Amino acid sequence: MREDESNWFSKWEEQLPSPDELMPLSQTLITPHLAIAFDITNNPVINTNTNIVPTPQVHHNLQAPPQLPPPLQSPNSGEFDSSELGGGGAVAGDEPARTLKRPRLVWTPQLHKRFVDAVAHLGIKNAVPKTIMTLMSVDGLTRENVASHLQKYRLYLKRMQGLSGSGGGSHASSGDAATDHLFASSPVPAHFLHQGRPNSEHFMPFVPVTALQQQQMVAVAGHPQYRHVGHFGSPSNGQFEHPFMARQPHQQQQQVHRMGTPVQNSLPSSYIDDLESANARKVLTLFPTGND
DNA sequence: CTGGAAATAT
DNA sequence: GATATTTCCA
Repeated sequence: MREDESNWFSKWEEQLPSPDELMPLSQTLITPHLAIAFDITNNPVINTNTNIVPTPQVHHNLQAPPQLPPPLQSPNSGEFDSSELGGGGAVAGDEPARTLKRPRLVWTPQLHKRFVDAVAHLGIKNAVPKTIMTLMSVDGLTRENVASHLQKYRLYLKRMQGLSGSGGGSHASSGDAATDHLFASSPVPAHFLHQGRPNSEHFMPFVPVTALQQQQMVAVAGHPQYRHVGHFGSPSNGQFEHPFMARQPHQQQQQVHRMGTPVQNSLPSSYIDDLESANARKVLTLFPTGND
C-alpha cells in the first residue's frame, strides 16, 4: 500500500531522537544575574544541532560558533536583522523578499516544545497568547501564531482527556489525529490535562529546565526551495547559535507510544525533549529573539 | 485581547 | 484530499 505520505513520518520517527535539547525559558523569566546566580546561564549539557532536514542540504552556511555563548543578559537587543521571517527566507538566490507577507509558519516539534514549555511555566492561568508569545521570545512569532496554535493545542488536550475516560477507540475523524502527532512530540505537562480541581491549588511542577538549549527555530514554508537561514549570531547579546557538537547515537526510542492509558507522566524525570527538525518540506531558520 | 470558526495554502 | 496555518468575527 502506498506509503508515500507515511514515509515522511517514518523518517521523522527515526530522527526524532535528536540530541537537541530545549532552551530555557527562564531567560525571560529570570533576570540575567539571577540566572547566573543559579548557574543556569549556560547549560553544560550537550546540545547539538538543530536543523536537519533529511533533504540534501546543499549549502551549509553556518558560522557555527564554537559553542553556545553566554545566554544571559542582553535581552535581545535587537539587532539581528531578522531577515525575513516573512520573506520567505530567502537568501540565496532568488525569491523576492516579501516583506509584507509572512510565510506559513511551520510549527516544528522543537518550536512546539517551546510553546508547551511556555504554557507550562505560565500555567493555564496565564496561558494566553500574548503571554506565551512573550515568554517564548521567538522571533517571528506573533500573537496570532500563538493564538491559533494555542487553539489547536487546547483541542488536542481536550481530545486527550476525553479519550482517557472512555475507551475508545481510535476514531479520529480528521484533523484531530494528525495534529496529535505534532503535539505528541512534546510532553504534555500533567496539570495541563484538565485542571478541574476546585480545591486544588495550581502548582507547577516546574518544567525540567535542565538541559535546555538555546535556539529558536522557526520554520518557514517555502516552495520547493528549502533554505535554512541560519543567521545571526548576535554578538552583542550572545544569544545562541547552533553549535555543532557530536550527537550521541544513543537513545533512539522515544517516539510516541500509545498514550491511551492514563498519563503516567514521569514527572521526576526529565522530559525527552529532543526532536527533529522539520522534514523536508520546510525551511528551518534560527531566529534570534526579538519579536515583540 | 482572547476564543472560535471559516478560509486559504501547502 | 487532507492537514496546517492564517485570517476574520464574536
